[in-house]
Amino acid sequence: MAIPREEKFQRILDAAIEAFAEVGYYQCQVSKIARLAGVADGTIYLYFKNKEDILVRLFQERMGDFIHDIRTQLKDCRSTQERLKAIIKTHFSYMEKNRSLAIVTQLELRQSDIKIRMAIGGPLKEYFKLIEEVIAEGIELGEVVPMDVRIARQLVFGSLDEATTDWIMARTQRTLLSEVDQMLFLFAGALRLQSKASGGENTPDDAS
Amino acid sequence: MAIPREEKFQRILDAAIEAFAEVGYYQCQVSKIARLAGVADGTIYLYFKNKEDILVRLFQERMGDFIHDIRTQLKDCRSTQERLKAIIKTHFSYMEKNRSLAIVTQLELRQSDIKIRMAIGGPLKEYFKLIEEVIAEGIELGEVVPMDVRIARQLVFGSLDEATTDWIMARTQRTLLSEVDQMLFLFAGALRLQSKASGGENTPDDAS
Amino acid sequence: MAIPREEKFQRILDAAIEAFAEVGYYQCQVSKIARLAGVADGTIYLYFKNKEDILVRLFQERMGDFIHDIRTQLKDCRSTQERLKAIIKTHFSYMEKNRSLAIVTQLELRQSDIKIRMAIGGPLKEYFKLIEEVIAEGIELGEVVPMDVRIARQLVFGSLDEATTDWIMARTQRTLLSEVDQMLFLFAGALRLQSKASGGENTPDDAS
Amino acid sequence: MAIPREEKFQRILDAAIEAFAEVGYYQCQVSKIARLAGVADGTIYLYFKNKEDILVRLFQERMGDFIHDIRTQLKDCRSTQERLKAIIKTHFSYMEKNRSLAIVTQLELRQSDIKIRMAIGGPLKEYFKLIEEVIAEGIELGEVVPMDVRIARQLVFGSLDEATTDWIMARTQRTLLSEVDQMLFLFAGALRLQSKASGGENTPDDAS
DNA sequence: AATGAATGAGGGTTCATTCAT
DNA sequence: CATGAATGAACCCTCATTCAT
Repeated sequence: MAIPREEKFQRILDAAIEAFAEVGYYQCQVSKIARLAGVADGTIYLYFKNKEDILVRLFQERMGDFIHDIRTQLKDCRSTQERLKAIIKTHFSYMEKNRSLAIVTQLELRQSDIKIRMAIGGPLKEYFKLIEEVIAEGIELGEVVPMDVRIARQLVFGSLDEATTDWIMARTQRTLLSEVDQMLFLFAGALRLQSKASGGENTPDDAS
Repeated sequence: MAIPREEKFQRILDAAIEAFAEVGYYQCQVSKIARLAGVADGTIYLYFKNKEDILVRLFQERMGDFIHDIRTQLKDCRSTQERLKAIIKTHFSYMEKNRSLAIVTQLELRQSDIKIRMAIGGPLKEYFKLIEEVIAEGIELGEVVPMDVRIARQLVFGSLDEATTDWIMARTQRTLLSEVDQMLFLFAGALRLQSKASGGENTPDDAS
Repeated sequence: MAIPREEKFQRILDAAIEAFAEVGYYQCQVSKIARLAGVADGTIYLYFKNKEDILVRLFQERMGDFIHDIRTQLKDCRSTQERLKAIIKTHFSYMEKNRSLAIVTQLELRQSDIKIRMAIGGPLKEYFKLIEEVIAEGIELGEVVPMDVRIARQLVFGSLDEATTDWIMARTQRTLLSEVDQMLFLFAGALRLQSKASGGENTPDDAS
Repeated sequence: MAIPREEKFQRILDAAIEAFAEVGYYQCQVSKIARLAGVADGTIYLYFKNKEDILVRLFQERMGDFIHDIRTQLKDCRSTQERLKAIIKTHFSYMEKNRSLAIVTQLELRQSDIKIRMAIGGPLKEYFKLIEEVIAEGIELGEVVPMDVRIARQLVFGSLDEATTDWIMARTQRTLLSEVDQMLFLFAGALRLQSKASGGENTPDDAS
């Protein structure tokens, strides 16, 4: 019985993630992806237009999942604090579960190559919009002090992103998830978060 | 009169920054750098061991300047708030004055290529240390709530870095420097900054 | 029907022999070999590690054949005189049949490049050993006056080699094989060869 | 006081011999010769037309000396045996005294590069002619059995040449000169040398 | 005459992509 | 669909030669 088309497509994507994570997009040879995927070099081109297409589809597929995950988590949240925590937790747990993908994200997200950025830009902007919506909603609800949502989003995303990069570079056993509460504490302070329920001050220890 | 050796070295570095910024390190041809620098291809190799050496020396030279600039600015600061503001201002103004270098930084800083990271890592770690020192000193002075300085540094650096990336990507006329006060306001909140002098609450508008 | 892998390997080797013979190893471009072999430049590298590997394998393959040929001829010889004649004949006829290879041999055999000499040295030493064995056996059999076999080998190999070089340089129609008997006459004299059967004196004309 | 022009010319030639001997003509960089000669790269071109010219002039100068040396030695010889011995001794002692030049000779003498061969060919042919003259004279004098002088010369030169190559490759302390008598013994046998004075048989031990 | 920084053509090698099987 | 041998354009780097000083 032949492997279904979809499965082989995913196998190649997974192989590409591993390969890109290890040596970066430009340094990675198509034949390496083929080897990791257990297919012939030529087979790659039955599923992808060219090397760049692999990277593009990779982001579309996997970032799409990620955004979808977060949106799902956000549905059950009742306050900005809960929503921020959901974002941090999902971001960190996703990166932790997909370390190689995380590496590729941190790496290639920055590519200045126009064509590549265009392709990656979509899902990322979607994520930015999501974060900004949460902040804007917080302001509307009076839970967040009025401020420039773009700059606030830069702080939120930049911090999560940098924490992830740090974690990748460190190569230690330290988990990202262990930092959720501390990151939330910082965000809460930055946004002057007022929990409607408690109204109390946030401290590093009661942030959960 | 011949161009002094040092000047030609700098000319090549500047050309490399432009070239790397435009297409990225791996996509950039040595001949492109030579053309931009107004020298022959072979001349490059009188000043640099190889292509990689250009990137490495570039970071060593220019990041060194950057760190030195910040340290100089910090000397005149009398509070953590002033120190944070100095970091933000210097970071933003340096990136704004060296847009191409900023692009290269955002781009290649993430490279997973071991050799490249080793070379870049030094100056960057120096910067991280500097930020962490400011935060730690703030805690000692009682101006910052006790917290994990590493995570706080991730927030500070990550936010500055993301703001810079955003600015690069936007390609608008908007200046980075116009965001200094708003970024400082966010940092002040995240760190629960207590200005010894006023002791009052920080607001988006009085952050200057 | 595709050309078998082995055949293409040999086609490239043959092309390399022609190319090296014409301009020498260092002056020869890989693309020239490719053109002569009727393959693309890159194809060379599917069969050989690099340019040097072509030269090395060339000697291993073809010198191996040569040594094997001589050993085969020696089996049917019943006297030192016959053995010497077999060596001269096989040496000359092989070089004559493989003029280009002969040129490469005369040329690159002398290379001082360590790596190349290491590769070529093997088969050549094998040939030296073979000649010395024949002389040593002749001494044991009482057919050759006791002497330093190394120096005698230098005379035998040196003379054959020089005759070959002469023939290559001359570019005339004169054949090498026509000199077999005269060369044998000289060797016989140098070694004071005693033909057990006749015991008579050798002359230039009865050397056959 | 400036170094006289002629001396600097010789310094460069000597440096070239060392350099060519070490890595071969094509592998040798002009800058290496300049360094060894203690002059600037550009200075080379004040004395030589180009790199090839260095090699050509080198052979013309030094081989000329060599031939001249041998001709001088031959003047005092009274028999073919003495003349052969003079050739062997002078050849070996010259190579031993000029090991690097010997290496270059063994190496580049074989170059098939037309232009180079043309230049080197002259002095070498002169040497061949000299050897052939000695043999022809020996035949005329009745000291050498009538034979093809070209082939006899191939044996003489080939043996000397191979002995030299062997010595170069061996890199041992063994001297070439220690082999003079044994080589003469072999030549005497090959040529059926009849010493008019003694008329006796030559043996390995009385060859002096 | 001497220098040595600068030049730029040239070549070995890689690797994304194709296509005959 | 799948293969993987073959392709050949592209690129980093070397080094013989030049020339302004």
